[in-house]
Amino acid sequence: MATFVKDLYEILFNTFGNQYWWPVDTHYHLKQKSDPRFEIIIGAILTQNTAWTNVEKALENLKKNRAFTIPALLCIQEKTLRTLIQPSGFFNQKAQRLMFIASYLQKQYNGDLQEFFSQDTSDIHQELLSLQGIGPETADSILLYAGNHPVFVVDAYTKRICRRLPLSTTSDSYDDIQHFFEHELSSCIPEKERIPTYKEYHALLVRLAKQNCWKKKPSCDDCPLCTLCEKLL
DNA sequence: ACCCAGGCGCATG
DNA sequence: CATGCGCATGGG
Repeated sequence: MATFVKDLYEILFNTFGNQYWWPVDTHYHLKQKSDPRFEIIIGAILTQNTAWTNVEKALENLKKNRAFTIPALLCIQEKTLRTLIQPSGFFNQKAQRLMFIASYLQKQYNGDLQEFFSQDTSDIHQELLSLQGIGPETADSILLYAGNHPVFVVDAYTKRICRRLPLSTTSDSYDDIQHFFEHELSSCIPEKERIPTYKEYHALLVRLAKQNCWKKKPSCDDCPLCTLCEKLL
């Protein structure tokens, strides 16, 4: 069992390759003198139960209107923000929540994300959870992809996949699944690889969930992943 | 016309 | 604790 989680990662990576999640336009942020980490925070909120293609449209609108910074969100009209992020759905609550998070970070950290993310991982986690509109997955996504903290992100896909894989030791709860992956991986990957592996692993699980042979049938005959699972069942 | 997406908060039993 | 519902858009 200990190596299965690692084997699965290898198979997924060899099958699907790098997923390039959350690519941020560094050039844009340099030019705008803005913090790419804030763009990831915005993206994490906007993508809640929403297709990423829709989020991209919203992000493009924000980019064109230079609304990727905390100061920009502090002075924007809520009505304007709603219009900009409209393609990502749930725009009323999302607009409100984005503005609140911007004002929170401004008040508590003077808008300094470096300072915010330099705190202890579990402290940041609790702090994020206390904000309206940020639940366990969004909090961990922000921690991992924006703050480079070592937390394994669990989403609906991850749970669904866990139910189908021979991972009977885990319950269905977020914390148990997260702990399972973190614990299994800790024994077989070097410390330095943890964060990049967590980032890629989560993206690969999402990629897997979209694979047809996983959606339709219990398993197919020819893909390497199903072959691995058959062997273990 | 339906179903779903890189969830969350709140109201019930 | 756990289930159900509203939130809203765009693509299959």
